[in-house]
Amino acid sequence: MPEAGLIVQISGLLPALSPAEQRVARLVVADPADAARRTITDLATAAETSEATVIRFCRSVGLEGYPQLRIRLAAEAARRVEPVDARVVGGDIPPGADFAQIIATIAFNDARAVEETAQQLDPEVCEAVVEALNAASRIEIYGAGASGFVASDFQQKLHRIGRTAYYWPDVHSALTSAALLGRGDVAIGISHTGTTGDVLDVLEVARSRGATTVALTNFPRSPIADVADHVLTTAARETTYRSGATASRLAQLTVVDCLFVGVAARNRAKARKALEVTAEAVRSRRVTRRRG
Amino acid sequence: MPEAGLIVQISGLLPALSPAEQRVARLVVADPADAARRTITDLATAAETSEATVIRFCRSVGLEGYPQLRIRLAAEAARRVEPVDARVVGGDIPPGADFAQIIATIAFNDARAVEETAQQLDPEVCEAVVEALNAASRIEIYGAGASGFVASDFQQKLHRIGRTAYYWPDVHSALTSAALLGRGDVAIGISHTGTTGDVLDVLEVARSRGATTVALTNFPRSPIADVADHVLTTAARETTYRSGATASRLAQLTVVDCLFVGVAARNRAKARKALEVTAEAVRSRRVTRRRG
DNA sequence: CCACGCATGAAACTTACTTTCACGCGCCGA
DNA sequence: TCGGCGCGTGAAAGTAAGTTTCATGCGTGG
Repeated sequence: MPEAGLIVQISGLLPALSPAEQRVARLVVADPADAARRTITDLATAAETSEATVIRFCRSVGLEGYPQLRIRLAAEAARRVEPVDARVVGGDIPPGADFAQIIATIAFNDARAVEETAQQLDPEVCEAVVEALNAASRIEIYGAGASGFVASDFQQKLHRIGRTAYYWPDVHSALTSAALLGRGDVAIGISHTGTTGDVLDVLEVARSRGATTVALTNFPRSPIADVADHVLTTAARETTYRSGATASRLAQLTVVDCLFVGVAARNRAKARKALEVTAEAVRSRRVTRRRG
Repeated sequence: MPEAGLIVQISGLLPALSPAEQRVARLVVADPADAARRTITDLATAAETSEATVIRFCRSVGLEGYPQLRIRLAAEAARRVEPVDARVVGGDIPPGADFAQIIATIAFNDARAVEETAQQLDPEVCEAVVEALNAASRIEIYGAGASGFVASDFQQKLHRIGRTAYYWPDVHSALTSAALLGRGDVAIGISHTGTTGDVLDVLEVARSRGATTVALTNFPRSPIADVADHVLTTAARETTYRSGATASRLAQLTVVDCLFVGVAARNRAKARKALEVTAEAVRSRRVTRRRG
């Protein structure tokens, strides 16, 4: 399990690192294979810092020392070659890209985000969250902007299998509702950056009421972690141009889905029944053949 | 060229090596990953020889020194590991599944849906749609239930880069608005099954007004195709249990993202500017450090 | 039986990595 | 505004890893 996604892990930790360490991190992420070839002095020079900082960086990402970093980087770099045409991959969309390229690039990034998220997702934390969700008499989910879609999606899913779940698009309603939570209830905050003030506020209120708080973010060391009992992380390295952060959204949805399945699995019969009933409810709105 | 098959090369050279070097070689070939983890002294001891011999071995196989060997070994070892555990994959979640299994299964399905969608997505249709979107003075997007999230997401994206786009959660508003479309405008209907009555109705109205209609569905031969000028398909094979159809949602989002990038790419400067402006607008809501 | 060459490990040496420590900068409280 | 406190940082000292050198010993051919 400590094998998974070092590069991804580094990108996630990046904002939490000190400036000098960030310079090192960026070099490493930009070209892992190259970094693996360099000696510590060499890398330090390239990052315009001292060897000491490079070692600190290694420790920051949970490694013993520099040789370990080199080896892990070499391994990762080797793994990540192949499937797709590397020219397009792992970066911004080049200006002259034709549509086939665009599709390949986006799909690659998206699929990667999903896979890497799964790799680094901690099953034990998931289990704890599912446990809490199962025990909760009320579940509240918060998310602003793009993360709001995910929050809403989760709410809908839980509702469909008969759990009491709310999503409040608006901060004031959210705060009011959070204030009414109690011990045993669960509040989930979704924020890609982990710095969305509104979401933090709501989680804080929920926590003060004794509710179990859960954060879903790309950056495990961001402020949202401080107000959460459980932190679940996604692993999306967004490219600059890709506005809406679709990759991160997909990663979030994947995590939400895992939680959902976990909850549903606790009571398969009941959940299955509920799903069938709700599916039946919309069936009348389906058309089976073309109309005149 | 010198990259390929170090292990293989070593096995080939093995008979030509001196006895002590052969002991080293055998250890290395037997478990490259393990060897990569060892220090030179460590490996020498394991091979019952001296460090000097290990170095000689490195030179014998054409490498500069021991660190290079370690790195190459780590890279090779990584390459030969199978990506995913195939046992869990490709089906419903088994009843006794533990969380790691659940995660692996879901992520695999999700990633697969994204990749396969990309594979079968027709770049020419995409291009045509993008063309239409660019030319449109107004864009309307429809989707019910889960597909509504995707529709809403698309609307938000287009809006962010300054295109006039609407999403109507409610059928009546949608019908009214569709009736006001004209030639050159674009109406997009999103429906996983392709049988969602409401969405069909709206597309039909839009089409009758002369608007270009686009369908996004998993089933190219479903009723929605009959009311659409362009059909874009996702490729999600849902497993039965997986309610909310997350995989299909991810596939839809991926397609939407491709279209979005296509539209944005037509006018990079303007789009980038718009994205920056909108990002700036929410910046004040970000917190950078933990609060008391 | 000696001499030569080759494989080998011990030890010297060099380089790479790691730790320690002190400086300086920014932030908080007075 | 000032003092001090803590953190990030690099210089330098210290340690460990890797590399070279060299002497030994063994086998082989003269």
